[in-house]
Amino acid sequence: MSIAKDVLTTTLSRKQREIREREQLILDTAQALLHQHGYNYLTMERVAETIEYSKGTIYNHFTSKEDLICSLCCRCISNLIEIFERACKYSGSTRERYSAIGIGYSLYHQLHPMDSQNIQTVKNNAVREKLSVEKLAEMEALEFEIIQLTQSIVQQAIECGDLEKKYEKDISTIVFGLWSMHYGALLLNQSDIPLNELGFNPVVTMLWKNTNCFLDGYQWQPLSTVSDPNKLFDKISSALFQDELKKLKKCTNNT
Amino acid sequence: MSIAKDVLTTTLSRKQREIREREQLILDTAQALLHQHGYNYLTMERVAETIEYSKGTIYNHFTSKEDLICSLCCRCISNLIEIFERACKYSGSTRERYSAIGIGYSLYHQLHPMDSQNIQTVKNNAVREKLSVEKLAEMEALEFEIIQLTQSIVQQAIECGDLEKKYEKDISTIVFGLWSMHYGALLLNQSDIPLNELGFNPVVTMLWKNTNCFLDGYQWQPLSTVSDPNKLFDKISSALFQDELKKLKKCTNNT
DNA sequence: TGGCTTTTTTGACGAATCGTCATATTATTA
DNA sequence: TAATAATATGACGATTCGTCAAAAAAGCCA
Repeated sequence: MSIAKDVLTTTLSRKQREIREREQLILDTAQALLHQHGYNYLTMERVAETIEYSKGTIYNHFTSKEDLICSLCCRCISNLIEIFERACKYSGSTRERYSAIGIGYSLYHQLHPMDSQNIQTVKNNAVREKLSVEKLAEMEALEFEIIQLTQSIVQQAIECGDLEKKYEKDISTIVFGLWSMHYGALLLNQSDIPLNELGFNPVVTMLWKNTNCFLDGYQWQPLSTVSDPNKLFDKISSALFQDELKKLKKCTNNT
Repeated sequence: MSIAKDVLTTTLSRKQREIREREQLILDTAQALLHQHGYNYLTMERVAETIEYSKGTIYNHFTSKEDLICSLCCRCISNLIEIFERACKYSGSTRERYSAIGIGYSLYHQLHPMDSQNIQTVKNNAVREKLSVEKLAEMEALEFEIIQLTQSIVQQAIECGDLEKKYEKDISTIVFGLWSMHYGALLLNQSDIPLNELGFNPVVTMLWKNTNCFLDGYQWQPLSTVSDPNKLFDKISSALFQDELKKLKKCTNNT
């Protein structure tokens, strides 16, 4: 009896494992199609063909094409959360930790430009209109985690005096500042606007400079004028994002 | 003969006028459908029905649905250019003029949230992939105008000493800073993230605060600490954006 | 005015894709 | 092994896109 039950449960869990694995396979395939041939080439039929299942099976996993895209997006946000968590654990000053979030964000999107496109795609109305409230809530919850992580550092800065007490009411504003600046930069970067032709510096460079001035404006200690910002960038990124930097180097060498 | 020619030319120009008028009619109709029923309700067929022409005629004006959407977007950018031009003519300090651009941008998007969605929609890959290079170039040219207007103010600031000479090489970075911050804020604002539920202040308020700190960080004189930023906001917006403020008041009163 | 030419409009059509569902297949259980 | 449950399939209807041959309208000339 207990054996039978064991068999039952292990069998079930094997099934479940298979299903989960296939879910990842579908996501991977969709991502690959997206990367290689663009959004309009990605169809449910093609995903099905590629993994050698039928369309109906895909629909057993994802209720619509938009649902699939959104799930892809959630995976990206989860990756970002991991990066943010690393930044939060950095043992430097609060300002360094906050900066680390910005750096991690930039590096991630530099390393995975296609992920940024996913994120942007899901923000688009044509897609959002078709998402279920459940799926939207799932994504929102992930975004909330990111906000929480970011906010916690500003909180710490005020508690330890790196940020003046008078900015306590501006905590969410400061979070929003970093967020909007980076989010906007990322979207501009991957739009068709030829930033470098127009005389703009690399986005990562500009973001770092602007973030420093932004935080200087809030008098977040220690100010960027005290030490060399470029050195700080290298210090933080090599301490936290060794892997990302390596991969990034490989990418740029190859192209 | 000259009369005949006159008749001819006036006939031609009447035709041309009719065509242009219809083009606007199509755009207006598409915008209305978009506003009232969302992106997925907007179909070429429905636009045709609404203006009582056939689908083929719509396709005489716009080569695809994406082309139509992009044209809508170009109209929005043109509106923004007009706002930016107003800001550039403001007779205050360079910093006030630069701030005025940010204020105009915020107010415009607050007043026309649907326009922001158009802009975002066009940035989306699914749409962009289907646009002709000509159409993309048209939009890029408009965006370039906006960049130029913004950049000119930073240039002036350096020339007159409001910004230190050492920032000369950072002109485009400073432009990018304002731009990314506002662009990101606008997109976050109209995404599904419930900012106010999450404890964020109104986006216009946060943007104003963050822009000031950002410019303070660059030591752009006169610093926001010298005078009351709130008063400055009112001063600039009532001097330049009287109309927008009025309309905005009406909107908020109605809801 | 009447007839010829050019321009514009029309809507039926083929193609692509979505999402569904009755049926077929496979796995599980007794 | 046979009955039952779970899963996979792909044909199907629906929607929308964009095209194009034919129809209608406008322009032109004698």
